[in-house]
Amino acid sequence: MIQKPKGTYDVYGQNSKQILYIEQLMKSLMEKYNYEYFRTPVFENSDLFNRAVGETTDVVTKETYDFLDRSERKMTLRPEGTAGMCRSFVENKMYGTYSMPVKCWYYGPMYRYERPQSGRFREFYQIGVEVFGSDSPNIDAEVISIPVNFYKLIGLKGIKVNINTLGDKESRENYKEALINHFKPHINNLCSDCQERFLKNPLRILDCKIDASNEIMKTAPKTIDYLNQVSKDHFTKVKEALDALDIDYIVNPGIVRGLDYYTHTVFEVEADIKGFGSNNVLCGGGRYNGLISAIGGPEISGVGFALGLERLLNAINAEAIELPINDTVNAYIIPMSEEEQSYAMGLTQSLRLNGFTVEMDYMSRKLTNNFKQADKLNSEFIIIIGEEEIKNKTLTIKNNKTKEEYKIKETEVIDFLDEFIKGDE
RNA sequence: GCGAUUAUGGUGAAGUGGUUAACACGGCGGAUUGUGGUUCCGUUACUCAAGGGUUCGAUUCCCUUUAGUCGCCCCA
Repeated sequence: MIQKPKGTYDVYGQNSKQILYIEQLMKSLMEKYNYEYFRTPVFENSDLFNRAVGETTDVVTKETYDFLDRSERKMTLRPEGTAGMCRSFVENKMYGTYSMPVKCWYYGPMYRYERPQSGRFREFYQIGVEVFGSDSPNIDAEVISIPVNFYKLIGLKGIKVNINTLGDKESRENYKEALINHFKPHINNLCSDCQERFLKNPLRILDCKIDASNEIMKTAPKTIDYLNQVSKDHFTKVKEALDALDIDYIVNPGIVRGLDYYTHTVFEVEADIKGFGSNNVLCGGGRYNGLISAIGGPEISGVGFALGLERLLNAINAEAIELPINDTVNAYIIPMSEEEQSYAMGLTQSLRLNGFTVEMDYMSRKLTNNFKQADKLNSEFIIIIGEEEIKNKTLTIKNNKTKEEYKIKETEVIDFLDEFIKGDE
């Protein structure tokens, strides 16, 4: 028996219905925000991720799926969406052909070679948004508002928005240096993970859970003190814009994000749900003003976020939210015997093409079992086709809710169903 | 990359070093050859993740592999 690769999953059943609903909801929300759907390849040249995500990050150093194609080109399955979107923006010279800002969204699978656990897979889906070419703090706020409103539309209650700023490049470097100076004398008092972080990414020490209560943490320099005026102003305006949008948030200096490209605003949306697992960050993002130029484009800024589909589904299920999923079939058609199957198929097709959701019996079930089947499918109507019906060009149609049965002319069936089903809505 | 834990049919599961691997649900068939969702009956695992070892004998004990679940790290 060949099994699916570790950390992947098949979609079917209830899960599949939820996913289709979420996709459709995001699509319609993005239409309203006027974001354009982009699709970029699932694999890219490895160099793109090395440069965009950062050569020292865990994501690039130990989590990518790399391969050589048949011409020995180094390829990587994308571990995140932003790099590809930026590449596309630059390669297609959208800074010349589109008017700014360029607002776009994407949806698709991402790949990271990690140990699977709750809310984490090796192939996972992200929905994300990028906005290129605007430095406006209002755009930061708009980007933050998208997942917030999306979760609201879905009906999630326990969500929490954390924001922070890393400042521009200059502020970020100054701060990093201050942190290093602060922790250096105490490095041996920190947990082993933090000692590792000290070398690789000192900013991450701030969100350590083990050392959280350590005095050294409490006295650590705050980003806010190392911001230059430009960075301060930007952050202030982002917060004002969030207030204007009526979005609740918490300024959390521990939010530093793991990918190298972030500058200024960074944010995470958490599932603040009882009994939810440890991978409770549903969405993360921020501004990345140096990224476009780093991959060979002009000095153009960007802001974006990505949300994890699997974690969203976890949250939906943890809160026991019933998505409005249509689980019914308009009509179930029962041919009494093999003789009537082809007639039934014709009728089934014609009803489907007229906009109804229709299923029929292909299994030559006994009538009894067919009625059971109709219930299982939540069929609103049952249409029985026998010798007599075909001879008289009439249909026996039963309303499965009221149990009333009608004999109607076959030419009238569409009007008949229309009346009932549209009246329902 | 590190650690914990699990692996029995379509599903949920019980069980034992040794003749037929419980039970429940579901599926299919019948009682009922054109009107059901109740009930009753029948049927549904030559096999206990895969491979190896110990043993007279293993689904049960040991090892390896694969996969699931959960945690660390990291991230969405």
